[in-house]
Amino acid sequence: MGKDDGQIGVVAALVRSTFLVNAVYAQSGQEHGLTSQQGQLLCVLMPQPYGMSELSAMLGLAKSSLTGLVDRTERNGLVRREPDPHDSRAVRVALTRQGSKLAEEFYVETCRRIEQLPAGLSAAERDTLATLLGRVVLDNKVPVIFMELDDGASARKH
Amino acid sequence: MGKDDGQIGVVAALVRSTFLVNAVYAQSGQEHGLTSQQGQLLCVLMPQPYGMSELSAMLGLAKSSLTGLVDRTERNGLVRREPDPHDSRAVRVALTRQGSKLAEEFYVETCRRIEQLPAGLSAAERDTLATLLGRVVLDNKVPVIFMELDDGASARKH
DNA sequence: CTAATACAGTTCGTGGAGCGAACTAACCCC
DNA sequence: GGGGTTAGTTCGCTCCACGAACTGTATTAG
Repeated sequence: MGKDDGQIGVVAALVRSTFLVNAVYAQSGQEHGLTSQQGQLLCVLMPQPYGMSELSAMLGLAKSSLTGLVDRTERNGLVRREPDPHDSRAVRVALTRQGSKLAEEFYVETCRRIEQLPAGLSAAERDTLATLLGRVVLDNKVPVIFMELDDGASARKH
Repeated sequence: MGKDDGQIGVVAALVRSTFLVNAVYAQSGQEHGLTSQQGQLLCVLMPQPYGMSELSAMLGLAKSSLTGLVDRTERNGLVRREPDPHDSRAVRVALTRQGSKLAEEFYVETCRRIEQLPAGLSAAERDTLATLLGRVVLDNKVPVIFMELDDGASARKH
């Protein structure tokens, strides 16, 4: 494992950057009155509504966990359960007007802060970082979740 | 933000790698019968015992949160509260024999898995990644916590 | 040397989060 | 139309995190 110069190891770098991003997420959420889970839920819903099962797969949660999360978020007026027109068992969780607004703000602000993290790197270095880290996440097929909003996300369908 | 080619953005890369590492942490912990918080506590204690206040600063938790975490971990037989010889208000939280063993196993296994994540990169690329990410965490002075075991620790063997 | 203050930890009450097991209701389809 | 699947919820539990209030020791001021 290459790190004989004073440099930090890749494991430590990953672990600590994780810490960093977690903290940003939590704090940004907090400032918007959101837990990071609720913030995540809002972000996932930004492009379109989803069913509970879809959400639970996307977020990596048990369905019973999701019920609670949606309950709490709904209680805060940020999402709404709508009946699915094609399946009366199912439910579509959608952002309310307020939720939509808050999601946008939270998303923008959180991105801004995360983008700030590598501010000490040159544009080229940030690009390299994005490429390498991007390959890591692709190689490990991250559940495809989370802030998928980079764009290509919309094409995802059940 | 440079991402006009098909490449993922640096924000998305960071966010998703965070997801990845979180998952590794949680799963590795789970397989050792640990929550990630308890796993983290054990790791922090590997080099030496600490007082509650020190721990709460290192882990970024309120003191009252730490009491509970240590309680639960102690109940599992992994740590022990010892009186501080120099301050009878204070307490030193130390690993038990069992906790020490488990911490080592958890630590090694978790590192192994995290090290696995960038397996698709060449050695040189991993090194670059470590350098760039290392600068990011240094620039943002990560609370200096977490798996602190890397500092001198690369070749560390207690 | 006492009195005020600061500090170390705990307790208590609250709420979010996550899980599995058991359940209801709708769907599918043969 | 009956059996198996699927969508979601409910229930009971544990963990986690917080702030406020508290106990008791240390420290420092006067």
